[in-house]
Parts: sequence; structure tokens; C-alpha cells
Amino acid sequence: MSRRSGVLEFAVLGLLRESPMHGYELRKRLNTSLGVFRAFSYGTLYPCLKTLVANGWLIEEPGSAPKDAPPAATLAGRRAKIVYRLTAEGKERFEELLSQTGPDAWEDEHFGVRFAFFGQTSRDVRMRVLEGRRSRLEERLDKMRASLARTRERLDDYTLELQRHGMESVEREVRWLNELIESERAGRDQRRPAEQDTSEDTGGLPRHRGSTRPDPSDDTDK
Amino acid sequence: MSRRSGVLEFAVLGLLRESPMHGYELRKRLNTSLGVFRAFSYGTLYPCLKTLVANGWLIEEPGSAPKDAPPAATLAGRRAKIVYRLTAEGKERFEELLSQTGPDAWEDEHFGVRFAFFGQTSRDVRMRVLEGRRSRLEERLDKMRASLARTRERLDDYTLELQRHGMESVEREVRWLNELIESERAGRDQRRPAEQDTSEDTGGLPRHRGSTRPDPSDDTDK
DNA sequence: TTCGTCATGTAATGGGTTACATGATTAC
DNA sequence: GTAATCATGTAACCCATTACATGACGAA
Repeated sequence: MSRRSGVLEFAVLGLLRESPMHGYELRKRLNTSLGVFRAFSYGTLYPCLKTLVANGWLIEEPGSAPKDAPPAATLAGRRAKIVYRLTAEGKERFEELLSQTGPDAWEDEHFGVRFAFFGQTSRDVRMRVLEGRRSRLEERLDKMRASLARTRERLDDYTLELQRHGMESVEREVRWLNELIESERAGRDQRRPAEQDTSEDTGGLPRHRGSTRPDPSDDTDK
Repeated sequence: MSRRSGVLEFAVLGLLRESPMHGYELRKRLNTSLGVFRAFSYGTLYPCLKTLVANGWLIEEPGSAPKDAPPAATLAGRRAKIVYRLTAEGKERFEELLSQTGPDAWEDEHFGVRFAFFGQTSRDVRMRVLEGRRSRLEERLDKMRASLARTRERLDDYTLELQRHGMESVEREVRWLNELIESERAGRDQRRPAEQDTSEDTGGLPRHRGSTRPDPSDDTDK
């Protein structure tokens, strides 16, 4: 019981499913791995962890070394205070959340996290979420176009420019979704011709290369 | 006194500076004119209006017809309950807010509204806000690139794609800002060659055309 | 020994939504 | 006359941040 946001709960369960972690590290992962979509502070995270423990979805363990690290290598056995590990019920709970495709799933606040865990999501759910998001954005576009048509002449240049840029952003996301949806479909069809069953269920992704070049800098946290 | 958000206060003062309005209409304008950037509910707006009145920045007037409408024309003299009008102090307050260029001005929550009222903003403030925003985004890009460089191999395709798309969005906004900044500068220089003083202070804007075609549909409000 | 980062937490506060209550006016 | 929309408001709640308090550990 006890709702506790949704987004955070989902993200925490998802990250911990991959491997146990303590709060501090969890927060860093939250604020980077999940793209630009969300940032949480300790004041949000720690209380949330507690309620998840209370729900029986996590257990606290006194941590020593971050695991999977050679004795005194990588981070020199940094002592972690409390390591959170997903319980069986927690795993179940996450699975349940993963399979949900309620209208929430494609709203702004949720879509990002949902997408971040698409790797663990079944293809049909992925499709429903992507398509849901797309039509959500399309109806938003309709509204914007309509309101713009109604008001364009009494708006000054800057307001107009703002609106234009806003619309273009949305249009751009729609195009992105189109690509994704298409390649998900292609991924499904792909299986037909050769009937090969490599891996298990990996849908296709466009496969861009990021324009990233190395550039040291530390993370958020003011 | 009494802080009350900032964004809403600013937007309300700004909209009312153009013309008096009642709350209901004000909210619609807020949720459309200001682009995709913000949406407020009555539960937020009305209490805010009250505190603005308490601060002496607005006065309530019993409204009859929305003004500037021929007797029984346009909207058939819709009876408005309470019309809010900006006081002299309110105007002053707005002016003061307009001229502020604190780091807040270019954060996500504020930038949109600030931009929406660029029409009333002096060119140097506009420049500072645009440039502030740009460097804000650029440092964000640096962080994203850095974190991506650190973690790229242990991220799955979807997370990577999410990150990539996020970065591209930011890069796109930077390009947009570059164009705006450039045309602001051009606007300033423009004056040199001919020394013409048409109008007063209108900076240059790129002047795109929107892709809008008429398409009836009503506004938000669930 | 002091500073920076790792690490965990809590109380106060803020900013906002939801759901509800109420009623006038217009369009059918 | 009844449904939709216009119009104003409030109380309960929610989600999250800020600021603070505490302390261990490693490096200079």
C-alpha cells in the first residue's frame, strides 16, 4: 500500500532489479541513466526507499564492497552503508508495473522512465506505449494548431516564435516515435523471413551513433 | 510580500498589463499563449490572484462586458464576474520583474514565460537571458556527454537511445538560441547603416512561417 | 588536520493538483 | 428544461525540494 509517486518507485525497482545498490549511488544513476527526464533529491529518495522496504519490495543489507568488484580494485572497496536489494515480491511488483499500459504510461512524467526500461518490457507493451504517446502528442498538436489559428494575429512576434518552437519540438518527438515504432515493427517482421531465434525478443532500434566525444566532468548535485 | 511562485505571478501581471481580464479567461490565455511551457489549474490561479490583490498589484472590478467589444457584438456581451486590472504598483512590480536577470531567469521553469514577454523586455535583458539560457544548456550538454562517455558500454540500446534523443533535444534548443541571439544582434546593428528610428526598439526575429492550417478544436481543461 | 566526497537522514516548506461545491448563462 | 460551458472558489492532499544535522573516509 501507499502510493508514493509511481515514477520514483518504478525507477528504483527497475534499477535495483539490475543490481543491488545503496541510496547514494541509486540517486546518481537516477539522475543520469534516465536521461534529461527527471532528477530527484535525497529528501525524496530516502523516504521512498523506506516505504518500499515497508511494502516488502526491498530489503536493506549492511553493505561492504559494491559487489562484482575485484577485492581492492576499481573503487578501492568503498564501504557502503546500506545496500538495497529487490525481494521476490519487489520483482513481481516491478513486472506488474512494467506490463501496465494505462493512459498514464505515455504522459510526460511517466513516458521517459517507461522508455528507459524498455529493455525489460515486452514488445507489445512497448508498442502500446509508443503509440499511446504518439497519439497523445498528436492531439496536443491539434490543440496547438487550433489555438494558434484562433489567436495568431493578436500575438506578438516573440510569443509566436515561442509557440512555433514549441510545436516543432512536439513534431520532432512525433517523428522520433514514428521511427521507433517502425523499427519495432521491422523487428517483429524480421523474424519471419529467416525464422532465426537468436537471443529472445530484442526489437530493432534505429542505431544511431551519438556525437559524444570524451569530456571529463562530474555529475549534478549542485 | 509573500512569494507565491514567481512564474504565475509574472505571467498574470504580464497578461493583465495588456488588458484587464477575469480569472477564467486568464487561465485559458496562460495555458495557450505561453506555449507548451506551463499549465495551471484554478486551484492555483484564484488563490494567486487574491494574494496579488492583497499586495496591491491588482484590483478587482465587477465586470460587465469584456471591453473593446461593440455593444452586443463579438461574444454577445458575456457577463464577466470579476475583472482584474493591473494597478500602478502592479505595473511597477512587473517592470521590476522584467528587468531581472538572475540565474533563475534561464532555468527551465522560468525561461518560457520570460521569453513570452520579450515583447516588453529591453534588448539587453533579452540578450542576457538568451545567452544565460544558452550557457546553461551547454553546461548541461557537457555533463550529459561526460556521463555518457563514462557509462555508454553498460547501457542497453533503449537507454542509450533515450539519452541520445535527450541530448539532441538540448542541442536543438541551443541552435535555436543561436539563431535568436544572432538576429537580436543583427537587429541592433541594423540600426547603424540607415539610422532610421521607426517604431522604437523592435529587435529582429528570424521570421519563420508556422505550418498551421485551420483546424477547429476546443482548448484544454480535461 | 582539514577539506572534499561519500553517505544517510528529517522537518519545514513550497508549489501545485484533484475533487468538490456552487451557480450563472447560452444553445439546443 | 436540460446540457454544456462559463465562472469562482476551497480544502485536502501529493510530490518534491531546501536546509539542515550527522558522520565516516581518503587525500592534501
